[in-house]
Amino acid sequence: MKKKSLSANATFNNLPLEKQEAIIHETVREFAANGYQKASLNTIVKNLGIAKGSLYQYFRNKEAIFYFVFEEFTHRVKQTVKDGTGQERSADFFDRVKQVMLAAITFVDRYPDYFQIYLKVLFEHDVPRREELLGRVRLFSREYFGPLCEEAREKGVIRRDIPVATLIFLLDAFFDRFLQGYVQPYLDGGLGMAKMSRKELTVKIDEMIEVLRGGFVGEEAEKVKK
Amino acid sequence: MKKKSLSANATFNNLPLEKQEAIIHETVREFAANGYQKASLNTIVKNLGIAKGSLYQYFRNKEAIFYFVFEEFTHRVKQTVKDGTGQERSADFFDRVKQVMLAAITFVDRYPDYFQIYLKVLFEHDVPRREELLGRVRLFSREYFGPLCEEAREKGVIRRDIPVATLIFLLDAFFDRFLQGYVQPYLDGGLGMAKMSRKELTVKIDEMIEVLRGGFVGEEAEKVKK
DNA sequence: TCATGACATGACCAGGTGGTCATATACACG
DNA sequence: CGTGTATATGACCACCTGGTCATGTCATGA
Repeated sequence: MKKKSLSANATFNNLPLEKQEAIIHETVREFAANGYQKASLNTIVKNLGIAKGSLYQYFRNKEAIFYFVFEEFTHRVKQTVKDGTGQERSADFFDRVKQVMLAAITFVDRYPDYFQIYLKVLFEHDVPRREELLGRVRLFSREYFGPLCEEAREKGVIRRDIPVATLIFLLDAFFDRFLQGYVQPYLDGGLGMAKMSRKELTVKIDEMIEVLRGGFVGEEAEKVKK
Repeated sequence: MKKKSLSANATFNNLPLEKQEAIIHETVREFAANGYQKASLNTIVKNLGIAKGSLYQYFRNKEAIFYFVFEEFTHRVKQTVKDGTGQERSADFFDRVKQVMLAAITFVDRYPDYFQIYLKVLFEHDVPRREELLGRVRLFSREYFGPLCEEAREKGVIRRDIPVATLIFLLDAFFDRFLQGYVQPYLDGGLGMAKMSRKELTVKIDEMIEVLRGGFVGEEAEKVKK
């Protein structure tokens, strides 16, 4: 399948793949490091050793460059999630939550800069077409967790006395912060997740999901009480 | 008690209180709207109707202005939390969590701009003295939730089969996202918390804390099973 | 050999930034 | 009144930004 993008000019698509990739790589790096507004096209062309005019023959303007990069991001996200959760589709609610988390970890390990860009967009208010871009990644909370919770609720796997929207919110909050903590050490509450091996990480995830399942009180403590 | 700040020059402290407050107000607004780097001193002085030179007689530079604002923020945070949780110090773990949440809501209602600044700092990497500033607000996860969890764990109120650090992480994740969702509607997962009355909000909080307590499975569902 | 068109270049532009400073003003005190 | 001091001012500076464009290079094909 050939690559084609509406946000890049034909000139860019005609470039040798090597050069395309170099440009993408440097551009992603710059946006990840500085967000949209502060990212400097001058820096990009300097690091690439090309003229600024060239960049403007590949893309209409800064916005188009960013848009192009974000398209790459969403594409990679969807691919990774599909790969990670597609096979051995476990029926258990909590197992599936775990699978999504592992897929997400895989993603941020593989494409840390892309994830940084996403985080930047989340908290930078004047990114062009921001709402549209973020909407595309909403798949986690609404498209994925939503049906998952609904189904589990109907089957009686999760409690029915709490509105499903509240459960989704909590799941999403937990999921999001988990990823953020993994990437931004100052958000992990001293857990040191950034430096964990995949194995240690899995243990932590299991712990957390166990708390999601049984709550802060836990079944053990509950039993003792009665 | 007189106000005194090391980050503001004497000239600023000598100013009539009215003027001081006007300057603080506009400065907070600008930083909240644009974060540190993109906040424009030109905009601030234009909106205030003062000369740029004046601003530089009140503060050494942009960094000092920001530092001053952040000091105001931490001061207000501590005050609000103290006011909200000080009286009727309930002994119950979950009640106390609830109290902190309500105090936090009170804070972001009263000082939305200050909270925006905090969020901006969280995700803007090149804020001067960023680590130091963020460290001061860490009181939630470490100084407050930490001892709270330890104590509850010893009393047997919360489960002992999960490391306390993990519990704190989850509590912090939930707490943080709850506040962010309250302030940034696109993060609330369609719950519409931004527009809730204090009463409705309390109901939601109760729901969430109930999930924290009993987990996604819940005690009802659990009972039925057995 | 020459013409065409795709691609590369960097000087240049207008507009914005944080920061400076010589000068003007206002007010208190003798 | 005159003098000294604290405050106010805005033109100005160097630097950086995204964006433009006239000019140059070069491979292709006739």
